[in-house]
Amino acid sequence: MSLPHAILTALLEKPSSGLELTRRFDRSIGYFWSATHQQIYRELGKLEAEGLIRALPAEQPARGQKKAYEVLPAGRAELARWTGASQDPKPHRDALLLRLRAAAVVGTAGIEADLRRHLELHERQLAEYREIERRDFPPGRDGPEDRLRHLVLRAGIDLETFWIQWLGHALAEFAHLPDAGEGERPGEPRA
Amino acid sequence: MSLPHAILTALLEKPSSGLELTRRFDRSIGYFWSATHQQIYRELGKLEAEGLIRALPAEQPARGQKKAYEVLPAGRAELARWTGASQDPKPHRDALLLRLRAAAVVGTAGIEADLRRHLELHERQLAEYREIERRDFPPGRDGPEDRLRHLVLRAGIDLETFWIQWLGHALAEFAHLPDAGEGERPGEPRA
DNA sequence: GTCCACATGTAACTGGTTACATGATTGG
DNA sequence: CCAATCATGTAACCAGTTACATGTGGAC
Repeated sequence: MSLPHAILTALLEKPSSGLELTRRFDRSIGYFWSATHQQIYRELGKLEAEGLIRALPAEQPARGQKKAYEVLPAGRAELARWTGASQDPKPHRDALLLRLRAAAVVGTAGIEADLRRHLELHERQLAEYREIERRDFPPGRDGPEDRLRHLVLRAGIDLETFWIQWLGHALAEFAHLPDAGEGERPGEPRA
Repeated sequence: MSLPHAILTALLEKPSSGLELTRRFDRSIGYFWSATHQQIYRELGKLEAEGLIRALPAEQPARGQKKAYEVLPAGRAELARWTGASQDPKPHRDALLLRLRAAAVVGTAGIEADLRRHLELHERQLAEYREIERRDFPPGRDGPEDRLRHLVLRAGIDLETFWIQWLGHALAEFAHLPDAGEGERPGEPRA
Protein backbone atom coordinates (compact mmCIF):
# COMPACT_ATOMS: atom_id res chain seq x y z
CA MET A 1 0.00 0.00 0.00
CA SER A 2 2.58 2.58 -1.00
CA LEU A 3 1.39 4.00 -4.30
CA PRO A 4 -1.14 6.40 -2.79
CA HIS A 5 1.54 7.69 -0.44
CA ALA A 6 3.99 8.12 -3.27
CA ILE A 7 1.38 10.22 -5.03
CA LEU A 8 0.62 12.27 -1.92
CA THR A 9 4.33 13.01 -1.54
CA ALA A 10 4.62 14.07 -5.18
CA LEU A 11 1.55 16.29 -4.91
CA LEU A 12 2.84 17.93 -1.74
CA GLU A 13 6.11 18.68 -3.47
CA LYS A 14 4.06 20.27 -6.24
CA PRO A 15 0.35 20.11 -7.19
CA SER A 16 0.04 18.45 -10.58
CA SER A 17 -2.22 16.83 -13.14
CA GLY A 18 -2.19 13.11 -13.85
CA LEU A 19 0.14 13.38 -16.79
CA GLU A 20 2.57 15.63 -14.95
CA LEU A 21 2.65 13.08 -12.15
CA THR A 22 3.29 10.34 -14.66
CA ARG A 23 6.26 12.22 -16.00
CA ARG A 24 7.64 12.81 -12.53
CA PHE A 25 7.25 9.12 -11.77
CA ASP A 26 9.34 8.41 -14.83
CA ARG A 27 12.11 10.46 -13.29
CA SER A 28 12.81 11.12 -9.65
CA ILE A 29 10.14 9.27 -7.66
CA GLY A 30 9.95 6.40 -10.13
CA TYR A 31 13.57 5.57 -9.35
CA PHE A 32 12.35 3.77 -6.26
CA TRP A 33 8.59 3.60 -6.84
CA SER A 34 7.54 3.28 -10.45
CA ALA A 35 3.97 3.62 -11.69
CA THR A 36 2.22 3.80 -15.04
CA HIS A 37 -0.30 6.47 -15.96
CA GLN A 38 -3.16 4.02 -15.61
CA GLN A 39 -2.23 3.29 -12.03
CA ILE A 40 -1.90 6.96 -11.29
CA TYR A 41 -5.28 7.96 -12.68
CA ARG A 42 -6.97 5.13 -10.85
CA GLU A 43 -5.30 6.10 -7.61
CA LEU A 44 -6.05 9.81 -8.04
CA GLY A 45 -9.72 8.89 -8.34
CA LYS A 46 -9.59 6.88 -5.11
CA LEU A 47 -7.68 9.54 -3.21
CA GLU A 48 -10.19 12.19 -4.26
CA ALA A 49 -13.11 9.96 -3.26
CA GLU A 50 -11.51 9.47 0.16
CA GLY A 51 -11.14 13.21 0.63
CA LEU A 52 -7.35 13.19 0.81
CA ILE A 53 -6.84 15.33 -2.29
CA ARG A 54 -9.02 17.58 -4.41
CA ALA A 55 -9.02 18.83 -7.97
CA LEU A 56 -7.83 22.41 -8.17
CA PRO A 57 -10.76 24.64 -9.03
CA ALA A 58 -10.35 25.70 -12.66
CA GLU A 59 -11.94 24.71 -15.95
CA GLN A 60 -12.00 20.92 -16.06
CA PRO A 61 -14.90 19.91 -18.35
CA ALA A 62 -13.78 16.29 -18.60
CA ARG A 63 -11.72 14.15 -20.92
CA GLY A 64 -8.78 15.68 -22.73
CA GLN A 65 -8.72 18.55 -20.25
CA LYS A 66 -5.97 19.02 -17.74
CA LYS A 67 -7.02 18.45 -14.17
CA ALA A 68 -4.59 19.37 -11.39
CA TYR A 69 -4.82 18.07 -7.83
CA GLU A 70 -3.64 19.34 -4.47
CA VAL A 71 -3.35 17.59 -1.13
CA LEU A 72 -5.93 18.33 1.58
CA PRO A 73 -5.04 18.44 5.30
CA ALA A 74 -6.43 14.93 5.75
CA GLY A 75 -4.05 13.74 3.04
CA ARG A 76 -1.04 15.34 4.68
CA ALA A 77 -2.02 13.77 7.99
CA GLU A 78 -2.38 10.34 6.42
CA LEU A 79 1.02 10.65 4.78
CA ALA A 80 2.63 11.68 8.07
CA ARG A 81 0.97 8.73 9.81
CA TRP A 82 2.16 6.28 7.17
CA THR A 83 5.67 7.70 7.13
CA GLY A 84 6.11 7.30 10.85
CA ALA A 85 4.45 3.88 11.15
CA SER A 86 6.60 0.79 11.53
CA GLN A 87 6.67 -1.33 8.38
CA ASP A 88 8.29 -4.65 7.62
CA PRO A 89 10.55 -4.78 4.59
CA LYS A 90 8.98 -6.66 1.70
CA PRO A 91 10.69 -9.85 0.68
CA HIS A 92 13.12 -9.21 -2.02
CA ARG A 93 12.78 -10.51 -5.59
CA ASP A 94 15.53 -10.68 -8.13
CA ALA A 95 15.07 -12.64 -11.32
CA LEU A 96 18.73 -12.35 -12.32
CA LEU A 97 19.94 -14.10 -9.19
CA LEU A 98 17.28 -16.73 -9.71
CA ARG A 99 18.50 -17.30 -13.27
CA LEU A 100 22.04 -17.68 -12.05
CA ARG A 101 20.94 -20.31 -9.61
CA ALA A 102 19.02 -22.05 -12.39
CA ALA A 103 22.12 -21.81 -14.57
CA ALA A 104 24.00 -23.82 -11.96
CA VAL A 105 21.58 -26.67 -12.76
CA VAL A 106 20.69 -26.40 -16.45
CA GLY A 107 23.79 -24.72 -17.82
CA THR A 108 24.96 -21.19 -18.47
CA ALA A 109 24.14 -20.93 -22.18
CA GLY A 110 23.05 -17.39 -23.08
CA ILE A 111 23.16 -15.81 -19.66
CA GLU A 112 26.56 -14.19 -19.99
CA ALA A 113 25.40 -11.83 -22.74
CA ASP A 114 22.52 -10.72 -20.57
CA LEU A 115 24.81 -10.10 -17.61
CA ARG A 116 26.80 -7.79 -19.85
CA ARG A 117 23.63 -6.02 -20.93
CA HIS A 118 22.55 -5.54 -17.32
CA LEU A 119 25.97 -4.17 -16.52
CA GLU A 120 25.52 -1.57 -19.21
CA LEU A 121 22.05 -0.63 -17.98
CA HIS A 122 23.33 -0.14 -14.45
CA GLU A 123 26.21 1.95 -15.69
CA ARG A 124 23.80 4.19 -17.58
CA GLN A 125 21.57 4.52 -14.50
CA LEU A 126 24.54 5.38 -12.31
CA ALA A 127 25.61 8.10 -14.74
CA GLU A 128 22.08 9.52 -14.61
CA TYR A 129 22.09 9.58 -10.81
CA ARG A 130 25.48 11.24 -10.70
CA GLU A 131 24.22 13.88 -13.10
CA ILE A 132 21.24 14.55 -10.82
CA GLU A 133 23.55 14.76 -7.84
CA ARG A 134 25.77 17.25 -9.62
CA ARG A 135 22.77 19.35 -10.66
CA ASP A 136 20.59 19.22 -7.55
CA PHE A 137 23.05 18.87 -4.70
CA PRO A 138 26.00 21.17 -5.29
CA PRO A 139 28.32 21.37 -2.26
CA GLY A 140 26.64 24.26 -0.51
CA ARG A 141 22.94 24.17 0.19
CA ASP A 142 21.98 21.63 2.81
CA GLY A 143 18.76 22.33 4.60
CA PRO A 144 17.19 19.40 6.47
CA GLU A 145 15.02 18.43 3.48
CA ASP A 146 17.98 18.62 1.14
CA ARG A 147 19.97 16.30 3.37
CA LEU A 148 17.15 13.73 3.40
CA ARG A 149 16.66 13.89 -0.34
CA HIS A 150 20.39 13.60 -0.89
CA LEU A 151 20.47 10.56 1.38
CA VAL A 152 17.86 8.87 -0.79
CA LEU A 153 19.82 9.67 -3.93
CA ARG A 154 22.99 8.28 -2.33
CA ALA A 155 21.15 5.01 -1.77
CA GLY A 156 20.40 4.87 -5.49
CA ILE A 157 23.99 5.69 -6.41
CA ASP A 158 25.47 3.16 -4.03
CA LEU A 159 23.05 0.45 -5.11
CA GLU A 160 23.96 0.91 -8.76
CA THR A 161 27.61 0.88 -7.80
CA PHE A 162 27.07 -2.35 -5.93
CA TRP A 163 25.43 -4.03 -8.93
CA ILE A 164 28.14 -2.87 -11.29
CA GLN A 165 30.77 -4.34 -9.02
CA TRP A 166 28.89 -7.56 -8.54
CA LEU A 167 28.21 -8.01 -12.26
CA GLY A 168 31.91 -7.41 -12.96
CA HIS A 169 32.69 -10.07 -10.42
CA ALA A 170 30.18 -12.44 -11.99
CA LEU A 171 31.53 -11.92 -15.50
CA ALA A 172 35.06 -12.54 -14.26
CA GLU A 173 33.81 -15.81 -12.81
CA PHE A 174 32.35 -16.78 -16.18
CA ALA A 175 35.63 -15.96 -17.91
CA HIS A 176 37.37 -18.96 -16.34
CA LEU A 177 34.42 -21.29 -16.08
CA PRO A 178 34.44 -24.48 -18.18
CA ASP A 179 31.10 -23.21 -19.64
CA ALA A 180 29.03 -26.31 -19.93
CA GLY A 181 27.01 -24.63 -22.66
CA GLU A 182 24.11 -26.96 -22.02
CA GLY A 183 23.08 -28.56 -18.70
CA GLU A 184 26.04 -30.11 -16.99
CA ARG A 185 24.67 -33.51 -16.09
CA PRO A 186 21.26 -33.71 -17.75
CA GLY A 187 20.07 -36.63 -15.67
CA GLU A 188 20.93 -36.62 -12.03
CA PRO A 189 19.64 -34.07 -9.52
CA ARG A 190 21.62 -33.37 -6.37
CA ALA A 191 20.78 -32.62 -2.77
CA MET B 1 6.86 -14.89 -14.81
CA SER B 2 9.56 -16.26 -12.56
CA LEU B 3 7.79 -18.31 -9.93
CA PRO B 4 7.34 -21.41 -12.14
CA HIS B 5 11.02 -21.25 -13.00
CA ALA B 6 12.00 -20.89 -9.38
CA ILE B 7 9.99 -24.03 -8.67
CA LEU B 8 11.53 -25.92 -11.58
CA THR B 9 14.98 -25.03 -10.29
CA ALA B 10 14.11 -26.20 -6.80
CA LEU B 11 12.66 -29.45 -8.09
CA LEU B 12 15.71 -30.12 -10.24
CA GLU B 13 17.92 -29.62 -7.23
CA LYS B 14 15.74 -32.15 -5.44
CA PRO B 15 12.27 -33.61 -6.15
CA SER B 16 9.91 -32.54 -3.39
CA SER B 17 6.35 -32.23 -2.20
CA GLY B 18 4.56 -28.90 -1.92
CA LEU B 19 5.32 -28.44 1.74
CA GLU B 20 8.95 -29.34 1.33
CA LEU B 21 9.18 -26.74 -1.43
CA THR B 22 7.51 -24.20 0.83
CA ARG B 23 10.11 -24.82 3.48
CA ARG B 24 12.94 -24.48 0.99
CA PHE B 25 11.45 -21.22 -0.25
CA ASP B 26 11.55 -19.99 3.33
CA ARG B 27 15.28 -20.58 3.32
CA SER B 28 17.63 -20.58 0.38
CA ILE B 29 15.58 -19.83 -2.72
CA GLY B 30 13.22 -17.51 -0.89
CA TYR B 31 16.13 -15.20 -0.13
CA PHE B 32 15.71 -13.80 -3.61
CA TRP B 33 12.36 -15.23 -4.69
CA SER B 34 9.84 -15.68 -1.91
CA ALA B 35 6.57 -17.58 -2.25
CA THR B 36 3.81 -18.77 0.05
CA HIS B 37 2.49 -22.30 0.10
CA GLN B 38 -0.70 -21.20 -1.69
CA GLN B 39 1.29 -19.84 -4.59
CA ILE B 40 3.37 -22.98 -4.73
CA TYR B 41 0.44 -25.40 -4.79
CA ARG B 42 -1.29 -23.33 -7.44
CA GLU B 43 1.83 -23.27 -9.57
CA LEU B 44 2.54 -26.97 -9.11
CA GLY B 45 -0.93 -27.66 -10.49
CA LYS B 46 -0.27 -25.50 -13.54
CA LEU B 47 3.16 -26.97 -14.18
CA GLU B 48 1.76 -30.49 -14.00
CA ALA B 49 -1.09 -29.57 -16.36
CA GLU B 50 1.45 -28.17 -18.83
CA GLY B 51 3.46 -31.38 -18.72
CA LEU B 52 6.61 -29.79 -17.28
CA ILE B 53 6.58 -31.81 -14.07
CA ARG B 54 4.84 -34.93 -12.82
CA ALA B 55 3.83 -36.39 -9.50
CA LEU B 56 6.17 -39.16 -8.46
CA PRO B 57 4.33 -42.47 -8.68
CA ALA B 58 3.53 -43.57 -5.13
CA GLU B 59 0.42 -43.65 -2.98
CA GLN B 60 -1.21 -40.22 -3.25
CA PRO B 61 -4.95 -40.66 -2.54
CA ALA B 62 -5.62 -36.91 -2.17
CA ARG B 63 -5.76 -34.35 0.60
CA GLY B 64 -3.50 -34.70 3.58
CA GLN B 65 -1.27 -37.07 1.65
CA LYS B 66 2.22 -36.16 0.63
CA LYS B 67 2.68 -35.75 -3.09
CA ALA B 68 6.18 -35.32 -4.50
CA TYR B 69 6.97 -33.95 -7.94
CA GLU B 70 9.87 -34.30 -10.33
CA VAL B 71 10.79 -32.31 -13.42
CA LEU B 72 10.16 -33.79 -16.87
CA PRO B 73 12.51 -33.21 -19.83
CA ALA B 74 10.14 -30.53 -21.18
CA GLY B 75 10.43 -28.72 -17.87
CA ARG B 76 14.20 -28.79 -17.92
CA ALA B 77 14.19 -27.50 -21.49
CA GLU B 78 11.82 -24.65 -20.58
CA LEU B 79 14.01 -23.69 -17.64
CA ALA B 80 17.12 -23.66 -19.83
CA ARG B 81 15.32 -21.51 -22.39
CA TRP B 82 14.16 -19.02 -19.75
CA THR B 83 17.56 -18.87 -18.09
CA GLY B 84 19.31 -17.99 -21.32
CA ALA B 85 16.71 -15.54 -22.63
CA SER B 86 17.34 -11.83 -22.35
CA GLN B 87 15.20 -10.14 -19.68
CA ASP B 88 14.84 -6.55 -18.65
CA PRO B 89 15.33 -5.78 -14.98
CA LYS B 90 12.07 -4.96 -13.23
CA PRO B 91 11.73 -1.45 -11.89
CA HIS B 92 12.81 -1.33 -8.35
CA ARG B 93 10.47 -0.59 -5.42
CA ASP B 94 11.58 0.40 -1.98
CA ALA B 95 9.07 1.69 0.54
CA LEU B 96 11.73 2.81 3.00
CA LEU B 97 13.31 5.23 0.53
CA LEU B 98 9.85 6.46 -0.35
CA ARG B 99 9.12 7.11 3.31
CA LEU B 100 12.33 9.04 3.68
CA ARG B 101 11.38 11.21 0.78
CA ALA B 102 7.95 11.75 2.31
CA ALA B 103 9.64 12.58 5.61
CA ALA B 104 11.42 15.44 3.87
CA VAL B 105 7.97 16.95 3.31
CA VAL B 106 5.79 15.97 6.28
CA GLY B 107 8.43 15.58 8.97
CA THR B 108 10.56 12.80 10.37
CA ALA B 109 8.44 11.85 13.39
CA GLY B 110 8.62 8.12 14.07
CA ILE B 111 10.79 7.06 11.18
CA GLU B 112 14.10 6.95 13.07
CA ALA B 113 12.97 4.08 15.25
CA ASP B 114 11.99 2.10 12.21
CA LEU B 115 15.35 2.76 10.56
CA ARG B 116 16.96 1.25 13.64
CA ARG B 117 14.65 -1.74 13.44
CA HIS B 118 15.50 -2.28 9.79
CA LEU B 119 19.17 -2.04 10.62
CA GLU B 120 18.75 -4.85 13.11
CA LEU B 121 16.83 -7.00 10.62
CA HIS B 122 19.56 -6.58 8.03
CA GLU B 123 22.24 -7.42 10.55
CA ARG B 124 20.41 -10.59 11.45
CA GLN B 125 20.03 -11.53 7.79
CA LEU B 126 23.69 -10.88 7.14
CA ALA B 127 24.67 -13.14 10.03
CA GLU B 128 22.44 -15.85 8.57
CA TYR B 129 24.06 -15.55 5.15
CA ARG B 130 27.54 -15.66 6.64
CA GLU B 131 26.59 -18.79 8.52
CA ILE B 132 25.40 -20.41 5.29
CA GLU B 133 28.60 -19.38 3.59
CA ARG B 134 30.68 -20.89 6.36
CA ARG B 135 28.68 -24.11 6.26
CA ASP B 136 28.15 -24.59 2.50
CA PHE B 137 31.22 -23.02 0.94
CA PRO B 138 34.30 -23.95 2.92
CA PRO B 139 37.51 -22.89 1.16
CA GLY B 140 38.04 -26.05 -0.82
CA ARG B 141 35.32 -27.39 -3.01
CA ASP B 142 34.64 -25.21 -6.05
CA GLY B 143 33.07 -27.03 -8.92
CA PRO B 144 31.38 -24.85 -11.53
CA GLU B 145 27.96 -25.11 -9.84
CA ASP B 146 29.46 -24.28 -6.46
CA ARG B 147 31.06 -21.17 -7.88
CA LEU B 148 27.74 -19.99 -9.32
CA ARG B 149 25.85 -20.68 -6.14
CA HIS B 150 28.50 -18.95 -4.11
CA LEU B 151 28.29 -15.95 -6.42
CA VAL B 152 24.56 -15.68 -5.72
CA LEU B 153 25.15 -15.90 -2.00
CA ARG B 154 27.83 -13.20 -2.24
CA ALA B 155 25.24 -10.92 -3.83
CA GLY B 156 23.02 -11.46 -0.82
CA ILE B 157 25.86 -10.83 1.61
CA ASP B 158 27.02 -7.69 -0.15
CA LEU B 159 23.49 -6.33 -0.46
CA GLU B 160 22.90 -6.72 3.25
CA THR B 161 26.25 -5.11 3.92
CA PHE B 162 25.25 -2.22 1.71
CA TRP B 163 21.98 -1.64 3.55
CA ILE B 164 23.65 -1.83 6.93
CA GLN B 165 26.15 0.80 5.85
CA TRP B 166 23.51 3.01 4.33
CA LEU B 167 21.22 2.78 7.36
CA GLY B 168 24.15 3.69 9.59
CA HIS B 169 24.76 6.67 7.40
CA ALA B 170 21.09 7.63 7.52
CA LEU B 171 20.93 7.37 11.31
CA ALA B 172 24.06 9.51 11.61
CA GLU B 173 22.30 12.09 9.47
CA PHE B 174 19.32 12.05 11.80
CA ALA B 175 21.58 12.50 14.82
CA HIS B 176 22.41 16.08 13.85
CA LEU B 177 19.16 17.02 12.16
CA PRO B 178 16.95 19.70 13.76
CA ASP B 179 14.21 16.99 13.81
CA ALA B 180 11.12 18.91 12.90
CA GLY B 181 9.05 16.30 14.69
CA GLU B 182 5.99 17.24 12.70
CA GLY B 183 5.86 18.62 9.15
CA GLU B 184 8.31 21.41 8.73
CA ARG B 185 6.06 24.03 7.16
CA PRO B 186 2.57 22.57 7.34
CA GLY B 187 1.13 24.90 4.74
CA GLU B 188 3.29 25.66 1.79
CA PRO B 189 4.41 23.13 -0.77
CA ARG B 190 7.61 23.72 -2.68
CA ALA B 191 8.77 23.17 -6.24
C1' DG C 1 -10.33 19.67 -42.51
C1' DT C 2 -7.03 16.12 -41.17
C1' DC C 3 -3.53 14.33 -38.55
C1' DC C 4 -0.83 14.05 -34.59
C1' DA C 5 0.42 14.79 -29.89
C1' DC C 6 -1.60 15.64 -25.49
C1' DA C 7 -4.45 14.15 -21.79
C1' DT C 8 -7.62 11.24 -19.39
C1' DG C 9 -9.58 7.25 -18.87
C1' DT C 10 -11.77 1.74 -19.16
C1' DA C 11 -11.31 -3.24 -19.32
C1' DA C 12 -9.22 -7.50 -18.94
C1' DC C 13 -5.64 -10.05 -17.08
C1' DT C 14 -1.73 -11.71 -14.08
C1' DG C 15 0.67 -12.42 -9.96
C1' DG C 16 0.83 -12.07 -5.09
C1' DT C 17 -1.57 -11.88 -0.43
C1' DT C 18 -4.85 -13.10 3.21
C1' DA C 19 -8.19 -15.85 5.17
C1' DC C 20 -10.16 -19.95 5.50
C1' DA C 21 -11.35 -25.16 4.67
C1' DT C 22 -10.40 -30.05 4.83
C1' DG C 23 -8.27 -34.54 5.37
C1' DA C 24 -4.52 -37.53 7.55
C1' DT C 25 -1.39 -38.78 11.26
C1' DT C 26 0.33 -38.79 15.84
C1' DG C 27 0.68 -38.15 20.91
C1' DG C 28 -1.76 -38.01 25.01
C1' DC D 1 -11.24 -40.54 21.04
C1' DC D 2 -9.57 -35.84 21.10
C1' DA D 3 -6.36 -32.17 20.12
C1' DA D 4 -2.48 -30.71 17.72
C1' DT D 5 0.12 -30.80 13.77
C1' DC D 6 1.13 -31.92 9.06
C1' DA D 7 -0.23 -31.41 4.38
C1' DT D 8 -2.97 -29.90 0.60
C1' DG D 9 -6.00 -27.04 -1.16
C1' DT D 10 -10.12 -22.99 -2.30
C1' DA D 11 -11.82 -18.30 -2.52
C1' DA D 12 -11.73 -13.57 -2.41
C1' DC D 13 -9.11 -9.77 -2.84
C1' DC D 14 -5.61 -6.26 -4.19
C1' DA D 15 -1.83 -4.22 -6.82
C1' DG D 16 0.43 -3.93 -11.05
C1' DT D 17 0.49 -4.66 -16.22
C1' DT D 18 -1.13 -4.50 -21.01
C1' DA D 19 -4.14 -3.18 -24.44
C1' DC D 20 -7.28 -0.26 -25.95
C1' DA D 21 -10.76 3.88 -26.11
C1' DT D 22 -11.99 8.71 -26.26
C1' DG D 23 -11.77 13.58 -26.35
C1' DT D 24 -9.08 18.18 -27.15
C1' DG D 25 -6.12 21.51 -29.37
C1' DG D 26 -2.64 22.88 -32.46
C1' DA D 27 0.23 22.31 -36.88
C1' DC D 28 -0.07 21.92 -41.53
